[in-house]
Parts: sequence; C-alpha cells; structure tokens
Amino acid sequence: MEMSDQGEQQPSPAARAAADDIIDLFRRLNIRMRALSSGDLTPSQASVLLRLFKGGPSSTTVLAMSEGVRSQSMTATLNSLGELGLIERRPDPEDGRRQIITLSQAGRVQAENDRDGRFAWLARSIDERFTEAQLATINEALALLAQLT
Amino acid sequence: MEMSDQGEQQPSPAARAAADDIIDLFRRLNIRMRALSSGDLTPSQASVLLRLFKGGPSSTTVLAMSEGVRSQSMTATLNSLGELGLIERRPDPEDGRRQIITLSQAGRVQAENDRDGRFAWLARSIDERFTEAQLATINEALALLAQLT
DNA sequence: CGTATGTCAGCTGTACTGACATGT
DNA sequence: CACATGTCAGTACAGCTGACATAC
Repeated sequence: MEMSDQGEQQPSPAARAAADDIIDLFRRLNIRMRALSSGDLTPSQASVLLRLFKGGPSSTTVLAMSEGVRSQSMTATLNSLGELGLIERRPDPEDGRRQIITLSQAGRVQAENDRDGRFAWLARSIDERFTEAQLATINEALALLAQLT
Repeated sequence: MEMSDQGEQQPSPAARAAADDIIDLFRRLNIRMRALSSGDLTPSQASVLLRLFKGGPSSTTVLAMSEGVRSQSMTATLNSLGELGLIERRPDPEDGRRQIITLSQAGRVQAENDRDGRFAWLARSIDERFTEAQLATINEALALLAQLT
C-alpha cells in the first residue's frame, strides 16, 4: 500500500476511542483465553481441530490460509496434533505434493468435547450476564466488526 | 445429543454461537494486528507506552494489573522499553520497594506517533464503514463485552 | 516475622523467515 | 524450467512459574 495520505487523514475521535476499546478488549480476551486453556490442547491446536471437524478434510496450505498463518506454522501445529494421534495425513492420490489431513476417531471425539468445553465459559458468561436484547446488540456488533477483518 | 453430559450446565445455542463469533473475530484481529505491526515497537511495548502516555507515571505492579499480565512479564516489557530509552525508572521516595515509571521525552513522542499510526487503520476503517448508529451499536456491545474479562 | 514489590532465570506456545526437497 | 506444496531449522515475541533480594 502506498497511499500518501496514510498519516495525514486523521480518524475521528469517536472512531479512535472505539478502536482503543477494541484493542483493549482484544488484549484481555487473549490473556483470559490463555489462562483458561483447560490443560487439554493449546489454542491453535484446538482451533485447527475444530476447523477440521466443521469443515472436513483439508490440506496444510488451505488450513494455513483459513487460520491466517503461514504454512510452516500450520505444519508445526499439525505435527503436534499428529503426535497426539488426533489427525491422520495421507497423500493426495491426485497430487503427490499434497497431504490430505483428516481427523482420527480420537480427533473427532476431542473436537466435540472441545467445542462443548473449551469456550463454554464464554458462552455461559454470556448466558448469565446478558439479556436477549443485549445479546442481539452484541451479535449485531459482531457482524459489523467482522467486516473489519 | 450423545455426548452432552459434560457434567455442567450447557450454554444456550445462541450464546454458543455468539461465543464462536467472538473467538473467530479475535483470532482474525490478532493476525491482522501482527501483520500490520509497522515494525516500530512490539504490541506489548506499544500498549504499555500508550498506557503511560494516557495514564501518567505508574509502577510495575500497577501496569501489570492494568494490562492483565504478571509483574514478571511487565518487567520484561519495561526492560525492553528501557533499553530503547523510552521510559525512565526512579525509586519512589515514599516506598523504597517501588519503581516509578515515567515516559522519557522520546517515549512521549513515540507514544503520540503510535497512537496516530499503529491503530489508525482500525479507526479509519470504522470511519469509512460505519454509520453513527452502527458505531453506537458497537460501543454498546463493547461495553457489554468488557464485562466478560 | 509475614507481606509486598520488583527482578532474574527458565519454560511454553505461536508466530515469523529462510532454505530446501519434492511433485506438477 | 518455473511454480506450488510441504517440511525442517532457526529466531522473535509474550505470556507463564519458581526463586530470590529488598523494603515495608
């Protein structure tokens, strides 16, 4: 990007305040997430496992793009999942370069448990704290914020 | 519904969907942030610097609590900021255990630049994409979500 | 003495870049 | 050959715990 007015066009104070809040919330959520990792899998492992569970078989490169990381990083995550016996890799019969990644039986069980356990604290907090109207507001905002990424 | 005996109260589907969206959004934000880190300071350095800029002099422990990290982690961040000459530490005359952390002149300049540069893309995106009503919705949701952390 | 502040050392998780083998 | 896929090796960042000196 070579926009020359990158530093000149100042955002509105309201937008800047909202951006600040987003950053701050995001930092705290990150830390919270790390702390409550439930000892099972690391966050990136769980995320990949869940993606395979929801999206079906895939490949290193496709998973890497889905998660927004480089293929080398995904290789590391997949290696750790492989050592845990949660995934299986087999060569793609149609393209010898590719490895088709699938969940093992244990991986499917783990993914289901994780889906119901790992982020359950968040879902439960939402249930406890928020009214339906508030949840609607949050969902609306999430849909908007998703446009930013 | 076979494995739904988690032993705890299951969250509502709506809450779980919202939690999923939150997790996903913040993963993407995280990655986006890393990619656009502008080479200047690391995220944690920038965050502490900005906090000092907005909140004035502080201490290791107070900063650690503000950022939601342990004091040892904050020590590391402050060390790196100290090596860059962006902060100054001096003993608290009233309590020999404490170190009062202040921004150096260079630190103040850096903090101002960061505030206007590091997260400006987010603020600008907000300005570009959202109406005032939508921004109000987002702010409302942010205030609610802050309760989760 | 017990408590609080701050530091150092070492560990883990997760991303990155570079180099490279292999297959299309 | 160029290009794509996947891997290994090395590095940076950012949190963590444990141990400890110092000051209250």
